[in-house]
Amino acid sequence: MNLSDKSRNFFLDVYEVVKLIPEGKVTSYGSIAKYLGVVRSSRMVGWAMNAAHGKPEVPAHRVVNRAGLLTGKEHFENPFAMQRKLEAEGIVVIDNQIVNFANHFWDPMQELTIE
DNA sequence: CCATTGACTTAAG
DNA sequence: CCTTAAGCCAATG
Repeated sequence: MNLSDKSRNFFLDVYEVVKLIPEGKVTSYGSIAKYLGVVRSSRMVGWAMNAAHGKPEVPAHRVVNRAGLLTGKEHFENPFAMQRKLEAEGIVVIDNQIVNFANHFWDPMQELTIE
């Protein structure tokens, strides 16, 4: 790993945003990408999450896809870890789908930026 | 170095 | 409403 690579910068930005997600809240890859100015690169956010493995400071379980589906749960240590963590924060998950997703949605664009 | 893939999203048919 | 296509870019073979 070359920390000198500028690509690391993007990952770090993703980590910072994810770390700012309040407990009991979730957001989407696209929203984070949009906040970082790379709307079309939502995949890279997911890739950043993959690199975020082993980082307890990065609650990757609070990041889901646009529909509120736990698409990345299979990439966790075990497929149940993600849902378990969300439920521990008061989020109800049924069939990999976050119930009342809109109510738990946290948009960095709306919460961090603006004005 | 080229081809394929992927924790996504939007648009079009 | 469901299926394809395309755009994005890093990582992997």
